[in-house]
Amino acid sequence: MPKRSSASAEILLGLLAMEPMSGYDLAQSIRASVGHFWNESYGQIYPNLRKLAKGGLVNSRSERQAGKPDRHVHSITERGRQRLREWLTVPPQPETPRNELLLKVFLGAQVEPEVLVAHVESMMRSERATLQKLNATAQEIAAAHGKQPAAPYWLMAVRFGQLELQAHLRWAEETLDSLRQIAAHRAASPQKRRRTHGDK
Amino acid sequence: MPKRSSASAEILLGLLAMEPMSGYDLAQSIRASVGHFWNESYGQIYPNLRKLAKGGLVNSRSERQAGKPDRHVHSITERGRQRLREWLTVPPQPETPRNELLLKVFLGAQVEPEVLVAHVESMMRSERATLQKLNATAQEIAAAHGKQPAAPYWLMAVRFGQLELQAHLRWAEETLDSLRQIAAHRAASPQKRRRTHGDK
DNA sequence: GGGTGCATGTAATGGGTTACATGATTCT
DNA sequence: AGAATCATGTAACCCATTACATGCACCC
Repeated sequence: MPKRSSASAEILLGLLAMEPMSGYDLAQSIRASVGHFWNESYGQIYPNLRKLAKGGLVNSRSERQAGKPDRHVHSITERGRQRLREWLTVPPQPETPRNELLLKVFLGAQVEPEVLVAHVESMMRSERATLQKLNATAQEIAAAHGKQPAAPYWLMAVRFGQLELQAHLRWAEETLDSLRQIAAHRAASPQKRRRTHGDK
Repeated sequence: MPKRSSASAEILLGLLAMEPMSGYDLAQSIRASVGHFWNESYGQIYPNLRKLAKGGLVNSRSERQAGKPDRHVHSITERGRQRLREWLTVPPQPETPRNELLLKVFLGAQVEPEVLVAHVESMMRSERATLQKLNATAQEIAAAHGKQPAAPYWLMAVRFGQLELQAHLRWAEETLDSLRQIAAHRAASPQKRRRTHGDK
């Protein structure tokens, strides 16, 4: 019994259900479409593609190309579509992803507040950037693919990212305020606190 | 060069910096304090504790107990504290956690909207429950540990979870609306769409 | 001449969960 | 009688990333 059914093969099926693609294309496509909540490495993609072919869930054909390696184009079979639908029906169970930043915040009393300030600021920057990308993606979906039946679903996924990132940014602002207060309080208080250890 | 420095050992150090504990205690403590964004299994805890002891970052002593296995109580050393502070200073790099529910939403056009409705609803239920737990935790920290210098940091970590969960719940409501509209539209439209395949 | 993109894949390595093994005590 | 709690740990397995290997074309 596998511990976690992993979904690495299933996302390939899912994308191939939209259009036939090569392994390389799949990697690109994943980064572009679901990159904000999912990633796959080649080390996962190629072996899984093999397994899918062996199981009859995709068909593969080779295209000769001058100067480049053969392109192996994979297309989903009817059995593949069925498998995909089955998988989509299985309720995803809630997981607890690990969050290293939060862990460092939780343990923050062990270091100067400035350390956490820097971490939170850099997190803000990177999340602002991805939020902007997401906004652009949303626009693009509406503009270029608005009529496709899958478009509403893509937008739901994007919307999730937008709301989550907004929440993170709000948290970051709040947290920076608190941290700066702590820092100011420390600077004002008489005791030296360079090394926290020893004060019980 | 390790691909991801993993932090499984560091969280142990971090908790042991608050008070000496056994491996069993650590597991409990992790669930209780940072369980909403971090988890560790025994298969991780015990071997790491060994490594920490070997590296001189914790000291371990055995306590005999009648009828139970010996309790191995670990306490952090000065070197351990230093290591912890170093690790806390390293900026956490942003990661993209995988989100199976979102993947299923993204691919949702392949199945009846009712399937996604069920998934989103069950996600709402579970997230509402953890939000309530978090609210309780926040209260408890303020009430019972309010004077501890680490309390503000604990509250920041909790706050993150609260804001994120609120965002998720807002998204879930929006999404349910959209899905129900799609479902209604489908029911009204004349074509049979049981099996989506074939309609390009 | 060197970087980037296209295009395939494998091997090594590591991180983590699950299942197993043991066993007394206490609660239901 | 049986389940849960205390308490330790190991082994098997799996999932995933990284690094490596190859090689042409195109652009700067």
